[in-house]
Amino acid sequence: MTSYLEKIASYIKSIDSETLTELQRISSEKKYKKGDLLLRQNEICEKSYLLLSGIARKYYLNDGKEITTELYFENDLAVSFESYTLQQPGREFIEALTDITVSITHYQAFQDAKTKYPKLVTLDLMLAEYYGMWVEHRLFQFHTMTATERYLDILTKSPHIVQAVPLTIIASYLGISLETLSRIRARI
Amino acid sequence: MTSYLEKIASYIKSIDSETLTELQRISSEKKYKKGDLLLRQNEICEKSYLLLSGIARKYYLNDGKEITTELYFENDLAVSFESYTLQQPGREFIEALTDITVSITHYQAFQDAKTKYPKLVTLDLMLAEYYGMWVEHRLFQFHTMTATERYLDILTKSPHIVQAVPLTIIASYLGISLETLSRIRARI
DNA sequence: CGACATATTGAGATCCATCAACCAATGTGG
DNA sequence: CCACATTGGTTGATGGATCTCAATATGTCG
Repeated sequence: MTSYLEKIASYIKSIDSETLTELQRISSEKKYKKGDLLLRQNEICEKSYLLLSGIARKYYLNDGKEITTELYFENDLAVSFESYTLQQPGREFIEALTDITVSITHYQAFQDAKTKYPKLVTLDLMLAEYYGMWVEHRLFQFHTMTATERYLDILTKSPHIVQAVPLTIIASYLGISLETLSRIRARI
Repeated sequence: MTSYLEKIASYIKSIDSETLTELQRISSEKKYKKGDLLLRQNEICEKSYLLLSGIARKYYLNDGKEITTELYFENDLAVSFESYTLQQPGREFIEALTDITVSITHYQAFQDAKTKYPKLVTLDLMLAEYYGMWVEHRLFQFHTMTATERYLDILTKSPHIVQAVPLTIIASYLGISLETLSRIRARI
């Protein structure tokens, strides 16, 4: 599944320069400070954010608690999928966990570009497929693994997360309390 | 999110008849008996199955136990998403829970058709987006809801599941043991 | 009717949440 | 530069949710 990212990368490289120029034309770079919110609850996610540097996360509130749903690092694409796809208000926040630089593309500009440059539709499809597979993996972890197994999984497969992200956020990402995560780490 | 299915339906209606004819040309109807396997572990999911009648499910084995990941009813599209997308062997089974009739489309035929009929790419994208949102919902349920809440959720939003599917399968779909589900039902 | 799948119920063990106290590092205002 | 607040993390005690194992119905179908 990770190799699908490479397939997407090579597909992008194969795209004609006219299409790529259009893609650049509708994108713009921007910097955010640690703690800044790129998207808030009840807003429509009208932009996609390609992380060029730094760390960010997506989360929502459940009974007043922040539930982290995704962590973003360099080259990750940050969007609130349902809000972006439906262009309807969603419940997710996107927050910069460090100072970050992003490349922003507006939803509508991308939709317009797709009608003129059909290769962008295929690109959009590949990105949606990748996200679908990624969420399927997350669901599998919640469906069949214990908290300890889920923690060991990111510890081995995504050690950069554990190094760079506060345990409070990792705990909510794993769907467990901070205390339980602390005890899991002590037990290992 | 449910309304997205309507959007997909109306998009299909808006497609030119030449494209639709091609779609029909590469599809064929087939019947399966209750208990038949449409896809097995370690096989490549080379076909998509549009359920015309009956009930089916997708599941995988974890420590020898069957974990149901999706239930299909009329008009649902059954595929093992990752295996289908990557065209690689996957771990999921697809099984007929009753006698069923399906409309089968081969992966490669659909890929070929997409190159000639670009509207099919957009259709493919919409289907992938819908699946992504659906899996996101499932993940949300596992992330923040208790077993009882998850059961009540399908009881109210998808009562046809509870009526038609054995509790053993519903329990694995909810990620709980059959005994716990039985007790939840007794408690309500 | 017999056999096999499906569902219920009980008892004990395990995992994890919650509440609460405490600790360490960092930063900020006076 | 110190006092104190804030953030991030640890540890203990207790209760609730859920699992597992086991025994017992209940159905269903050849």
